Amino acid sequence: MSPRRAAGLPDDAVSLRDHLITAAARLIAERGTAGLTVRDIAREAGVAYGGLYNHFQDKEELLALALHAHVQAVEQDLGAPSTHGTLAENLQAFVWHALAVHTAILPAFAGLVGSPEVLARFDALPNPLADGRGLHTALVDYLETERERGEVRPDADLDAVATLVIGACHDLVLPRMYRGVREPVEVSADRVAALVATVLHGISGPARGGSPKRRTRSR
Amino acid sequence: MSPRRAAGLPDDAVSLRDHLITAAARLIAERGTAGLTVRDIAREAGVAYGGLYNHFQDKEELLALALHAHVQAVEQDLGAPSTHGTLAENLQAFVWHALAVHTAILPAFAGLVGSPEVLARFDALPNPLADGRGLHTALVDYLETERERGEVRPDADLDAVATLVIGACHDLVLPRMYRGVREPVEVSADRVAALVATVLHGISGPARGGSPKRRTRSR
DNA sequence: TGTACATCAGTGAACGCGCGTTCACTGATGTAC
DNA sequence: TGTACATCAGTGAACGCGCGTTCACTGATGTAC
Repeated sequence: MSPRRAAGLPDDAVSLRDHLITAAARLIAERGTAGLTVRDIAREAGVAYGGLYNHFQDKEELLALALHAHVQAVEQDLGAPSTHGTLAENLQAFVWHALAVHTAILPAFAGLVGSPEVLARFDALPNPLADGRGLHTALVDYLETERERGEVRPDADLDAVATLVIGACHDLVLPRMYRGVREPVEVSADRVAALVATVLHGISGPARGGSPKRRTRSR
Repeated sequence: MSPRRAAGLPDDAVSLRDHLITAAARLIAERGTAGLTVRDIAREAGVAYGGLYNHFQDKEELLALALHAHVQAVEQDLGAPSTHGTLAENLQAFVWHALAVHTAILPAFAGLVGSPEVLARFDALPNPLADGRGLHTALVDYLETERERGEVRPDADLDAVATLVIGACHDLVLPRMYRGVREPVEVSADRVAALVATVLHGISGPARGGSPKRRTRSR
């Protein structure tokens, strides 16, 4: 059935196709997608680059699959954030989780802004995060359970909370990306706690509930 | 003094250098930085591409300056968000402002992930947003004035608020970028209001201030 | 079991292309007389 | 004022390079006898 085996293919590898996807995902994890070439991927896999086209229509198909594999690998390494503590503890755990996910994933996506074809193919694959739900929906679902327990106010807008919390993670990760820094994000536990506390308790005050008066135009 | 004038240089243009920066910034506004070539820029400026190197050390210097000009132009077009309404109104105005800024700016930065040299040169220039402060500091400064007025609780973490609010704007804009969509973000006024209301009043409840009990491990 | 052959995934030199950059040349302007 | 010349930014053909992709060739494996 198989007339020849790739020289660099490990004995435990099932197929060259999967081996190439794994190798590409590993490179994406290390360097992102920007400047990634088919020769780089083949070298990482220990395999000739021409054979790539026996298994993928083009580079873009391989990249989309490798991106998917990378995101899956990131989540597998991290595990799901805990939901067994208090609401505040669980939200903090979610923030740490989302920070790690975005740190690992953003450089991969950002490098593909000029290749909408890859992103479109990735979009056609199932969402690899949180059992296909994605982080946003996963957080909304969790908050729903907390609302049923009475820990969250009935009139709270859970979608807004998810946007704020996940967005904050983006905001903490993005500036590093702008500067090309690849070290892990350094965020203090105090800062994470402050984010969660702000979402939980708000900042309005001290005249809680009083109708704020529109001030006259200054300057 | 000037031995020859570029054929396509408009009569009102001060220098070819500025003309090239403006043309590049215009292209960045239209298509982002991904796939932008020196020939594209010269064509947009109506000028030969070789002369570019009489005015810039290399493509990267021109891109960094054009990126800066683009960000400045975006802010100039938008104007500063109003601070003359209520706290909630002003925060909503800020969200609209940040959404517009990020929509216009993110594709430009994302396309440069593979060119840290350009980002480093951009970083060396003064921050073009909010009089050199950047959006984050501008929001913190504004919240400081509201805290002095008593509209914001004394113990509020203003840095956390800014991270949440600006982050939410990132979160609303980023997914479009992932998919290569270039149309303006469509966010409803209700959604913006919900974001601001969440930050202002929090979601914890209804047992306000009660110590939440750690629940026993489920599942 | 041993041998000759057919198969087809693997291989990498080679191709075509577009990029950033160079550089010999052009020609409008300022200057000398 | 008119003319010859020097200057140097502007011009774009050409260069070198690296990319994605192709394709004639290789060679390990399965099969026929």
